[in-house]
Amino acid sequence: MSDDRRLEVLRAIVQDYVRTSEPVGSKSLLERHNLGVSAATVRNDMAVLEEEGLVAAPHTSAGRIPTDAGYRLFVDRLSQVKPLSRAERAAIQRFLHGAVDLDDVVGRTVRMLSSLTHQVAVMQYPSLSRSTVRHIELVPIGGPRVMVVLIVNTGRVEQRVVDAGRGLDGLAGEQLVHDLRGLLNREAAGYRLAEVGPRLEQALAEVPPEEQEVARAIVAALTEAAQEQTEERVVMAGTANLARVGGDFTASIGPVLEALEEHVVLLRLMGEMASLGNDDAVAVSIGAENPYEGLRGASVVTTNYGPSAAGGLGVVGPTRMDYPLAMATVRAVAHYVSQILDEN
Amino acid sequence: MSDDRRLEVLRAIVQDYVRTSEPVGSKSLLERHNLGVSAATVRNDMAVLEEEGLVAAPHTSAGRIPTDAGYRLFVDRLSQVKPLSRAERAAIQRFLHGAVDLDDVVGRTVRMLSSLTHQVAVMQYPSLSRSTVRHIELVPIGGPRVMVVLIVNTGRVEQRVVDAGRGLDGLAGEQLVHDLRGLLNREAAGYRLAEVGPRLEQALAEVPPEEQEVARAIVAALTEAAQEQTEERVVMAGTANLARVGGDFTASIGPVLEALEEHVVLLRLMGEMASLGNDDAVAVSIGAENPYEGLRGASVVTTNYGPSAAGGLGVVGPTRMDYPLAMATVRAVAHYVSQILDEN
DNA sequence: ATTGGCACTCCAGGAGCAAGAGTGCCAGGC
DNA sequence: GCCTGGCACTCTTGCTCCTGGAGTGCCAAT
Repeated sequence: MSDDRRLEVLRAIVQDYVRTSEPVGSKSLLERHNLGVSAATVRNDMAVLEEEGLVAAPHTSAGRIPTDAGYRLFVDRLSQVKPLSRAERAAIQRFLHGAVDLDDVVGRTVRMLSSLTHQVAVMQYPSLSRSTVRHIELVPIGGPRVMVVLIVNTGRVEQRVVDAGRGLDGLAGEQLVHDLRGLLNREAAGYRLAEVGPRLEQALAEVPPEEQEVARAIVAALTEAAQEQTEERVVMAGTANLARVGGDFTASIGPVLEALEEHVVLLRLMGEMASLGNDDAVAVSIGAENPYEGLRGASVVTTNYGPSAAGGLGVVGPTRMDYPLAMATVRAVAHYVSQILDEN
Repeated sequence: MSDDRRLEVLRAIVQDYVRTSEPVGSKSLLERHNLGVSAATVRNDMAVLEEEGLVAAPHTSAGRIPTDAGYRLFVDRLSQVKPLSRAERAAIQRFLHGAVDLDDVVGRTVRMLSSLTHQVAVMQYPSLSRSTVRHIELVPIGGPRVMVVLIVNTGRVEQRVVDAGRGLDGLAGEQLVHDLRGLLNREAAGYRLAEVGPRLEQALAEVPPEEQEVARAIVAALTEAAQEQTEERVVMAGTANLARVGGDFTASIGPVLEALEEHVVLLRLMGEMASLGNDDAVAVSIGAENPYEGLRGASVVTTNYGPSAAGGLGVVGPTRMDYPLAMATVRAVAHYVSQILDEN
């Protein structure tokens, strides 16, 4: 009837298997964990766990390995979050503070995350549509062409070259650009990019007819930039960790790499995570729970960062992963990244 | 004495081995290639080739596989460049033309290159220091902070936030920013970024004392952006190709992935290529020729693109690579990328 | 210089075997 | 009712031995 001990056995199995990547048997389990009972008892517990679908034996006379359901239970109920040491936290903070711009923040974050967890790290750029506009700049770059530079509150900067349809070189052109710049910033600054489209459409009405064409082209470029398809960017690092020895994971590395390059998959994943929880929650998707073919056999640990969950970040690795470490690290890193972005 | 036929045998060995990834023997070679001689003759030729270090046998009674030197000879003298079909060229061009900005051009290029060659594709962003300044924009973003936006002739846009040391909000601030913008563009536009630093230093002399501090901060940011360390960015795609079955290459995938993430390595590689040849030459570095540990066992095919060789791109794969295809594709893609960049 | 022939080498894969690790189950003890 | 020691059973792993096949190297003949 001792339900507790059975779970204790499960925890021990998970921990040992994560360490050694070999099926763990009743005897070798007792060597490392002090359960106060005999091997036979452990065997009985294991049999029950197997019946419940929490562990499985590769073949009759091998030890047990956790199933996806076993990991799930472990993550939900058996693992206490392992807080990072003060030194680690300080190192993260210091490293991130050295970044000179958003690209640099993202680059440093993924590299750090991957080296701390020994997994593949992924990070989404802060979503444009969920960010608020800080400034819109218009830069005439010769002839009828003008570069539209969009700066949002997360520090992300996006630019597009648009064809204004008429020359902008003379004094009149300068004046026109100046007027438009003022209009755009009055109407857009401080608003979410998703809201900016409609607002500007409306504002277009007031624009004098001879400026309509230019203005429309610019608004079109801005709304286009906020489209899901174009706005989302993903960066990753630590793919070499996939090839690390230990475990049979090296076999399935191909599909995983493919899935990782299929950025849409990652974005969906992080999007789903975002939709289902409070802000600083870390979401874990284990093995077959994963909706994407190539990522069966892999686990994903993600969370959101930035103002209004503007972006997601996380790690991808084998189901045989150190979840407490991964979850703690992902959470801490997201925390500090948010901090950095707030400061700018 | 028939030196020609021996080379013909070498070519046949390379071609077959690339196809099958298995050591090729005298007999099976004759099945696929019509050399007009007997197996025994081929065996003699192979023995000579082995003595010359161009092929090697994994063990006594196996077929031969090319050595790095064998591939080198093949690339230098035996392979005619395999021109892409008209349809392929058209497809490349069409696909690249859909790009909306430089990021998009780079992203599309690497994905296309990797799927055409079935190798890992890498591409360096156009170097800032070798590009010429098209425009410098100053955007005050509240308080003492101003965002410096640098636009160069390759379409690359870089931005930095600098602390001006004094508030810029009032009318006086606006005037100051306007003056500085004019000065910067007069002095910098059209020049290479590498030359811009000194020029601006000199121009600083004329700046009225009360503007000195702001101006210096901006110039510092610009020169900092042109530093090798910060200016170089690399993008890659198709890493899943490394895990493709066939050959023993899957074993060494780990080190290769590490080397690929070590962007500095790739930049060096492309830099060296750039320094040693005429513009549209494709450089090939085979196996142990490679100066970087992790890339022994891999080959790199690169070339330059853009005005004054502003950037490099290429593919990385096993030494057992289809060199004619890789070289032709890399060259064609670089050609079209240059074209696109010229148009902007 | 080329060729057919032949002996030789070596790997790949299957069979057989012993050791080791682990399990399942049972009967006895608390 | 739960735990435990014991025991028979199962399966993998690593070893050796063996055989078939592919390929070579060399030689004598053309």
